[in-house]
Amino acid sequence: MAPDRPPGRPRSSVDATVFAATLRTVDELGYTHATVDRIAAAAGVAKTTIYRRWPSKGALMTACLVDAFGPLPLAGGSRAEIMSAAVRWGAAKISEPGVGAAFAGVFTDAINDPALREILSTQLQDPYRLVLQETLDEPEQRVLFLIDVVIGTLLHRMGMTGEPMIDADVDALVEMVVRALR
Amino acid sequence: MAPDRPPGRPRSSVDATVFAATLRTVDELGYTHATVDRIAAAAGVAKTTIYRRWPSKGALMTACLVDAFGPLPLAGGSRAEIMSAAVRWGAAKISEPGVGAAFAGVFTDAINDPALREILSTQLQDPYRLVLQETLDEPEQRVLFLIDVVIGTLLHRMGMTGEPMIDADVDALVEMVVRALR
DNA sequence: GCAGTTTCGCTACTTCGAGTATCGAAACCG
DNA sequence: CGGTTTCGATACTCGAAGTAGCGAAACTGC
Repeated sequence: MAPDRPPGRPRSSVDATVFAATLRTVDELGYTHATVDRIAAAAGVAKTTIYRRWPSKGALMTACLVDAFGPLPLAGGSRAEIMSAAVRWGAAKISEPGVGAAFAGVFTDAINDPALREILSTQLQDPYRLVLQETLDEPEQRVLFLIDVVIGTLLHRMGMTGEPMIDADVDALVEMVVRALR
Repeated sequence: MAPDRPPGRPRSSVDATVFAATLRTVDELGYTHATVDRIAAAAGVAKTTIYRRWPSKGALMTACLVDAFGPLPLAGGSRAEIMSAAVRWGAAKISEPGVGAAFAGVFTDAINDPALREILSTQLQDPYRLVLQETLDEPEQRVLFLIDVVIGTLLHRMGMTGEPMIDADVDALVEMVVRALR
């Protein structure tokens, strides 16, 4: 059951470096101006190395977001408490430097790119949706709607102001969603 | 007080034709693939004519949306009734062919383009926000948040499915927002 | 009619970023 | 050492936004 390393030169372990460079570049220049060339330069890596690991800029961004978000923390409690924690966790993560801009960018790239939409769905969105759906014991349609509300609100705000939401708005969003749950 | 027409050849009255061609093209091909070349061809107009009237693709899209949305209908009633009508109006408009995709596209273009953001704000968003703010007699911060929720939710759904929201979700959204108003 | 001014369509161009191709050098295995 | 794969570097294709230049057309005022 050894890992059975494949033949040839092993890949250098620069994934984390590239992810960090990606978020940093997006934070500094915005999604559009964060070109793959610049990201590669910021990571000290050749552009070809990036394209060897991820098939497109959107795929790179998606992988970067998956890495940045990590697993959804589920600390038990009532359904309202779970939901509340999830919303606050999402708001906090999306406010980290570069994350919100990367999310908004890859999301809208995906609108006109079916292949990227597939990647985004399966790698980033479906996992969280399924966990929430099971944990809250809500029908799929309902969870999808609530995710629309939470992510949509956060992204719309980020896109407009470029700043994270103020605490009062996060509180209001939590209250709205928790209320809608009953 | 005659209009005092400026000298030179007057502009042909093709604005409406261009707007129609824009929405049709966006509906058929999506925002990204609705190039200015294609839109011009669909409208039977030269590309230079479009750039003589609107400074960028985003500006054209914004003007097109301003035209498509028209004035916010305000049929009196209680604050809840006004809000409810506004949300349903927005949901209906954004579901018209091409409108949602154009909105999402111009919105995300604006994230990385300050000039376009200015155009989008002053020509499309501020007018509606100010009317709502005055009509509902709510503080600016509150109205901004509620707009984030409504538009964000609608755009996120459109981007994911490409389809308008189902009635049940619109109802749920209306209820959430109206509740948050009290 | 004619001079002045502006818009029209057309074609060609510049610019920039995503993604591809090629190639010699380097890193691993047996 | 031979086979295989990754690495960095450079050069390339392609598509779309936006620009430049031009002759023709449409209007005004004289």
